[in-house]
Amino acid sequence: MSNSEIARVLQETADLLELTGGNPHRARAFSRAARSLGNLQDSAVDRLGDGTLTDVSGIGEAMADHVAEIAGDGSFDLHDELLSSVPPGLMDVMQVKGLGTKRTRRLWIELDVTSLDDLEQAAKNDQVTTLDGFGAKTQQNILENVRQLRRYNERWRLAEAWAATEPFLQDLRTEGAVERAEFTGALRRHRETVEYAEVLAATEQPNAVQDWARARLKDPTARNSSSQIEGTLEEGVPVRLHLISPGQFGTAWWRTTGSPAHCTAFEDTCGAPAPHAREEGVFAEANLPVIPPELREDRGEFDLAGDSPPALLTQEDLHGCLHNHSTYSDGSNSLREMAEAAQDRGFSYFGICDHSQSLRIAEGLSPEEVQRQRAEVDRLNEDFAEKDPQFRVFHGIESDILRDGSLDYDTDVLDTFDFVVASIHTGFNMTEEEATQRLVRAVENPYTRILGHPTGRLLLQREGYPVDHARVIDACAEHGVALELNANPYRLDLDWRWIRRATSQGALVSINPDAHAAQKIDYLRWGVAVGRKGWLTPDQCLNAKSLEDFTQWLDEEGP
DNA sequence: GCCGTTTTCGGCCCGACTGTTTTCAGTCG
Repeated sequence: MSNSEIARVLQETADLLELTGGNPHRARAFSRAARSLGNLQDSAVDRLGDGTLTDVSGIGEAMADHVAEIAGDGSFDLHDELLSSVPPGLMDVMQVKGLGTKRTRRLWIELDVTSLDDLEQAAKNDQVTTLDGFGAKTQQNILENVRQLRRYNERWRLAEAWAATEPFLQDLRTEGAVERAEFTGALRRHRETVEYAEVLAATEQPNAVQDWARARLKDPTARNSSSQIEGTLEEGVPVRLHLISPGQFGTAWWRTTGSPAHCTAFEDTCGAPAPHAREEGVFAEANLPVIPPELREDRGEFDLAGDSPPALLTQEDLHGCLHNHSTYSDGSNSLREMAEAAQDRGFSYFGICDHSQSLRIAEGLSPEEVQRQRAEVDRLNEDFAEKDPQFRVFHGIESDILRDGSLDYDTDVLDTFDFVVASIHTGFNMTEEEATQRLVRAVENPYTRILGHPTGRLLLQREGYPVDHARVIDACAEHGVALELNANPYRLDLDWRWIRRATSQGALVSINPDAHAAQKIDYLRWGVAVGRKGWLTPDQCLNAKSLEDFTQWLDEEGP
């Protein structure tokens, strides 16, 4: 059982304790343990084995026992007891933005709200405002946020859908009746969120594959006679499996990959493609270069005509890994561990960008801590210079952009960093004009080198602040500031739809993992996936620069 | 339930923001 699965049970226990009126400090202990486990490098189960789990901060003897029990059978006594004492739908109610454990509990006890449907009905019937402390505005927000939650619940983040579907695809490939199987649909196009996963399999025996899928999926349903079967993976991700004879695989792969807009535009000019075994045949027949699947959105990919498509960025093109956190702020690995993890992955430079002083919750660095960290970066670089002169650590900071658009340190502190990533973390409730001005002012600051997660969105969790992307991008281009494409699968922000605007203006895009733990450096994969979707090429990507070129970029464009 | 200690209990991340109040509770990051 993975750390994150164990952490989920512990976090749910924390919520249940508060919902049922338990000791809030005890609840927080569960919450803290869950977070510790989520960020833990090595396997909690392994640590149970060698008795070192209690060395992890926030995990004592009792918590370690709970973890052992969860690792064994997926849950533990306290969790089961609490879960059976609340209505099953109540956990959904608590997912509504603005409803924490306290308000959810009152809605449950005082209005008998036990599901999203109940909540929506109570708000529509004007019952919510009858509770002390709940006004008209709160009731209105509840209605809107229930609708938003329902929309979110219908979709899956790219990385989650991919991870859930991959084992299914691997197993499918080992099936005797299957000649070939591939991802297709929105997943293959690297959409940031998808409604369902799609897989295409080539087979001469569709019925045998259907039987296999029926046994493998929850709630399987056949569609279009025997050419499609739908069902749900264990993780809850809906999957649609298309079956096609090997001779027609290529054309079917093209069509199921979509997007519908791409296929329609294709057929309007080139006609419907004949059956092909290989997808290349579809494009050859139309005298088109093979258009990479990520680009098939009818957003200019046909303008390529006879030209070969752009050589899109690959993970191998990345030489640097900028914007990472350490235990100096809210990361879970030391600066040295983080740098070494980057080195192990073959990067030639690493940027440490812990949080700045005003972000207290994330233990943002005081000017004194900045100085201390600078000294450690210098020591690390001396060490690396001996062992691996081709590797270097850069001292950066993720500086908060304050409400007025200024950065979070005086210039004498800002002067000591190798580079500054400027990001907004507070005060999201802005008009588009306010947000845009705040960002543009930060971009105009000569110390800013990268604009961090430009909209602050969390996919399927929170809309970002509204931003006039064009103005912000143009300001970045003008001031030599790179735009971050934050590779955290919950962010993928800059949105891919704006990447071509940025690159066409000459602004660089920096694909940053925003890693709060060593293994999360691997988030870069999703940043690359979405960067490709925005037509990003290596020369347009800041951290695809060599160590030498990156150093030069810092020197040339710096304050 | 964890942790640290002036060590076996007492306190527990902290400030901003929102919507409700009329001084604050709840939520969020």
